[in-house]
Amino acid sequence: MEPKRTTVRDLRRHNRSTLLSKLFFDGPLSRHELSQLTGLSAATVSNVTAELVEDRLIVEAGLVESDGGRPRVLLRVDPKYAHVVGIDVGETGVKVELFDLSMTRLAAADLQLNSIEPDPAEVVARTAEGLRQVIETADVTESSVLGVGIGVPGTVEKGTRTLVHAQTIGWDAVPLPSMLRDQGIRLPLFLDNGAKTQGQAEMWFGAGRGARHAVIVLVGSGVGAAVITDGQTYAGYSSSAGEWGHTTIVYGGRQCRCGARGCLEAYVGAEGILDRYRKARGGRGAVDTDEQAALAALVAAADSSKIAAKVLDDTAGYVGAGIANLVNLFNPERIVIGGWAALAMGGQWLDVVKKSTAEHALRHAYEQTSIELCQLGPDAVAVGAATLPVAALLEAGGDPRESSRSVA
Amino acid sequence: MEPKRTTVRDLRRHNRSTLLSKLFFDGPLSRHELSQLTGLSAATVSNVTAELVEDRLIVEAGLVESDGGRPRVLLRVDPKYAHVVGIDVGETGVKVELFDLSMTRLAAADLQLNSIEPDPAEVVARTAEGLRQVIETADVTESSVLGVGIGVPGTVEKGTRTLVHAQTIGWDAVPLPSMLRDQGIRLPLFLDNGAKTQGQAEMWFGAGRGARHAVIVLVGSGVGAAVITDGQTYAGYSSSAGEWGHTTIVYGGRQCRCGARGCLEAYVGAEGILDRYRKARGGRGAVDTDEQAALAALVAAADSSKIAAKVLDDTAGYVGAGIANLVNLFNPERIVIGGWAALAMGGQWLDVVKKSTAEHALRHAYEQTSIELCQLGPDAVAVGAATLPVAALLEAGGDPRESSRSVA
DNA sequence: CGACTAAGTTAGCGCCATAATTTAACACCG
DNA sequence: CGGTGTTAAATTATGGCGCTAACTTAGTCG
Repeated sequence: MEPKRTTVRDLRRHNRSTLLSKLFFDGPLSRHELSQLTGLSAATVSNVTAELVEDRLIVEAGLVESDGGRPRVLLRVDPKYAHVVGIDVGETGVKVELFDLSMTRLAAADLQLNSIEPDPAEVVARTAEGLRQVIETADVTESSVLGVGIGVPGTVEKGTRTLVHAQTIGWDAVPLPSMLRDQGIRLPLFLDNGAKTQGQAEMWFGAGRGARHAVIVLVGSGVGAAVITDGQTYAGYSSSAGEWGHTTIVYGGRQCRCGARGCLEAYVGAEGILDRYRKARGGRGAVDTDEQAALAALVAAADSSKIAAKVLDDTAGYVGAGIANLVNLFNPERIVIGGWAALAMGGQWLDVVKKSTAEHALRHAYEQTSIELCQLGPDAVAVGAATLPVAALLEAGGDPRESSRSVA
Repeated sequence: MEPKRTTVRDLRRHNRSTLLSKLFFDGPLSRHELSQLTGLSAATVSNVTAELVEDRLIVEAGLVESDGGRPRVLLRVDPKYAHVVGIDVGETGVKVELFDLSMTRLAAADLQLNSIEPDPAEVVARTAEGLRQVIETADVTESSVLGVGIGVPGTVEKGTRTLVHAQTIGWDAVPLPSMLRDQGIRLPLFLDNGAKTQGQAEMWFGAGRGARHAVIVLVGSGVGAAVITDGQTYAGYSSSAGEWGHTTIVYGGRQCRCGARGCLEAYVGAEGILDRYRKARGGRGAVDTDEQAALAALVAAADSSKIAAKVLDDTAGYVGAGIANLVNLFNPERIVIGGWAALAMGGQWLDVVKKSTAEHALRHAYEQTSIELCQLGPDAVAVGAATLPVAALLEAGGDPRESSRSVA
């Protein structure tokens, strides 16, 4: 019940954070522009930017000529100030990428997992291995790495020990961070759900830019969503909000792998789509081993096969109804659709989804919402994970590691 | 894109707000307790409270003897500092209530609406009438009324003109506040959706106390919800978030009055329940005119009639699945169930709802959530509406009307 | 080459929170 | 019955921060 801090010179930190964030997102800016954009006085901007320059967080980036008057000096975040690592822990492999502060990728490593149901110990070993690889490849010192963001399948519970729960792959309370510590990793770690990191990436660099209320939905093998409320990824009470895939869309309907009936994922997850296709063709044939190839075949067949076309149309109908639920509950200004299955089904499929959404959502809320495809590729989870330490930097208005501050 | 203010001496206001809120919610407190609870220094507490006392917002409320030491002086918000009015605009009538700052009801007025589909002009006339009545009955001056909160059916769009949209009763962009101004009402007006004001009331004084992430669901003639995220009622991009009643629960299912198919409301709204009961009995009988009486009869029949019992059980199943969707998406720490229909179906019906929720929600999120019945009666909408001006007072740390401040 | 214009910096001021100190009230103990 | 210890409130001293306003710098145009 003590919601707010004691607010003393945290005010200064807040202003540092505001300016730093503005520079990070809106490219090089002059002090004058910063003053106008943030509402801070010119004096304060000068004062704070001087401090940021001294801390090497930002650097001057050239002049802009003016039509009379002193030319403005542009400032920007120094890409070389630090590096960040983003890791995508998937069900089949671990992807590790290293970026500078302008989010330019300097190195990447892709490590396969042997087991089908990923074993935590194996994941940890591969992660540590990949981490060492990218640091070596990019030839950076470990101390220059601000932090390591990790997107994991399942929900992340933050407490005294950070635990990962992933009901569908059999992870129950896996203490991933402390396991990585045991492997000799000393860098600051930032964990979050993979769908949420991907959503974060779309919000910062993709189709979500500029929106304050958005939902990024992901349709792939699993079905999930990242909800952004007021510019922040919404986590809920125990960080497991946004489990869109397991909301009930057909009461009493198909059995889902989570144990319930009628979940959205049971209909529009890749497995659900393929299974409905199989049943529509009379139930012959084995379960597909390569979902992506099988779905591509289904999409290709839709041109000639009425059955395949109907399966895709039904899928769009379900997805649209599911999105309508999000529209009614969250009233976002934007919905971004991602995930490999959604991308595979393509643009005109999206039109059917939109139509179904319009039919199922309340008119007022629907009219406020735009529905778009995601803009980022398969690296989005890793990129989004890498934004986690950057977000911490921006929020603190400087490197959280150093607390001693020298004033200009 | 300029999210934060210029933050100068707004810091002072913030501290005033913190202290005032603490005193409002947690009863009489000594300065020392305030210091501990808020984290502010004793000096600051003394300083700020002196100001608040001078502004007549708070008063001393007796001493508490101590076991050695100076006795602590208790402070509390002065209930007589100002009054607030809460208005519940329903589909059948307008309820107006006047409170002091301790939320003690001083006067109430209940005005019926003649038309079935409430005409905005009639609503405005009755509202103005009721407002004058309660001010006269309670014998308070108009200038002592801090503001008037109004809970309306439908969504409230805040812009240059505040507009009310209520698709189900045919209101489209009704400018209720300016219509009230035309009736000579000069008091500050605060509009919000009735479900949200009721939710606010439960959060402040009912089953939601202490929770930061909660959903208050309402099952009555209509079905709605108020979502509280991080202590704040979540509004979304255009204030129409939380439309739980029109989320799809049975894809392709029953026709709903909103035009879509398979909405939750079509199954568990009073009309939906009664219609399912009618169909289960063979479709005989006319549509009920008094829903509340008809539902009471259905509940009474459930003891002897298997058909009636099944209708109630099915209802609990649908509601449970709907709540599970909320649990999966919002991950709240508490769900509060209200609305006259839910109350009519009673406590053991709630157990069936919980069972269904457990079956449909993900285990981790479900375990973090408690499900409870609401604690407030039929006045909750009006009480919640009255909290709106109070919330404005608390947030501003003082009367927003007076800006000139004198320091002690 | 000097006046004009715009960007950025320096100086002065007020405000606010913290920490240390003082004042106040009461209980216990000898 | 007065001294001493304890606890709480009030007061004073100190330092930080951001705003306003004046000033300096650096170009361009006539």
